Amino acid sequence: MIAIMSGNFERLFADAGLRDFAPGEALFRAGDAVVSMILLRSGHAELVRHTGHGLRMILQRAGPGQVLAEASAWSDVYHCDAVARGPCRAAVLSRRTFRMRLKSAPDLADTWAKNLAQAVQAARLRAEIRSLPRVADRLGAWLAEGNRLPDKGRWQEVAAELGVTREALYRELSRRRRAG
Amino acid sequence: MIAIMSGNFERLFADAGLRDFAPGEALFRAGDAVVSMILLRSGHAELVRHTGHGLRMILQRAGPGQVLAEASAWSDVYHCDAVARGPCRAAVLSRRTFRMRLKSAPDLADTWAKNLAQAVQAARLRAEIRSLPRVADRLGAWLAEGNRLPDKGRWQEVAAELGVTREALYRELSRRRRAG
DNA sequence: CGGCGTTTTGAGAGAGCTCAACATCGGTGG
DNA sequence: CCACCGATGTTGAGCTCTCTCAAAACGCCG
Repeated sequence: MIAIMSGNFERLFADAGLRDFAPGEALFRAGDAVVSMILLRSGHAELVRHTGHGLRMILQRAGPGQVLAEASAWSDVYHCDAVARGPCRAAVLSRRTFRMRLKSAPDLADTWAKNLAQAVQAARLRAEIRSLPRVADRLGAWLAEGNRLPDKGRWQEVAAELGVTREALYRELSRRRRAG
Repeated sequence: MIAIMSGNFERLFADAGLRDFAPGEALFRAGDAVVSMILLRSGHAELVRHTGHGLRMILQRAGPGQVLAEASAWSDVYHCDAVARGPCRAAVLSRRTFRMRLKSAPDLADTWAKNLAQAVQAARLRAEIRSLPRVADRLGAWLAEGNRLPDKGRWQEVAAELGVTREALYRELSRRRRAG
């Protein structure tokens, strides 16, 4: 889910060093200087922003093949925390190297930009879906985009994607089962 | 508002042809072949997606300085409609030229990618804000991001940005006035 | 003045959130 | 094997909040 695709970053991160993170460990924190770009190889990580009012917002749920905090490529400082959800392995590439490669390899820059554009599309769509007041509409719109309900055991992830509580999603699902 | 900033596309669209659109006119429609990239010079336009279930989702509210449907640069066909909200003037640049320029001018590609990355950030944040159940929290989070309440007469735009009805926003505002 | 759009406030209904109880399933260890 | 445990799924009841429909005050402009 949140299937922002592959994006072939192999050549970009081909020789990048690997680093492992333990569950709950921070990949970086808000305020840290940005020294490298991070591509998740395995596991999941969340980008968390604290609003100061006790609100905790998850800006990105990154999985394998995704780059964390893409905008950090143009920022000297992180604006959010990144924490590992379970054990993670990540490819770490110096930001300077990253940007030099984009500058010298137009096809890599194109792939990178294409990935960003699709991420924009996906995020805008998610925002629209979450502005629908009824759970039925959110699920309907989400499924209409080609998304599929995952196996049992991962339904809560869908609830998080839709921005509703698990109970609300469970009820909607059983409602649909009853109606066919 | 929705202030995704400048992004200096002047050089990219410097010699692009200008075209005017009447209120309600379509800049393009879903299914149309993508032949050019469009930069809004003045006026506002909305990207609308119809889900087939009668749901009408506004994926992007574009203003001056913004490029419409960034992902169309890599797609042969539009996936949504774009309609002018009021009179619009837009710079229109052949998609082939657009991509050639990005390929041959690394600094332009960098600017383009930076703009996309910031759009991703903004869209993700908007999605998070809209997943908050209470209007008070949405407004609070939105203001905490440095956004300011516009002049009277434009408050409905804020309601749309937050994904709530105008009434709900008005009530929250008067609640805050009473509380200070 | 007379529209027209925005702002404001009210009342009711609907829907989700919260809290809670319980079933189910998979894995762990006695 | 079975008891236990945690996480997920399921359902219920009540509260709160938003949405919807409605009415009216306000401001702007022809």
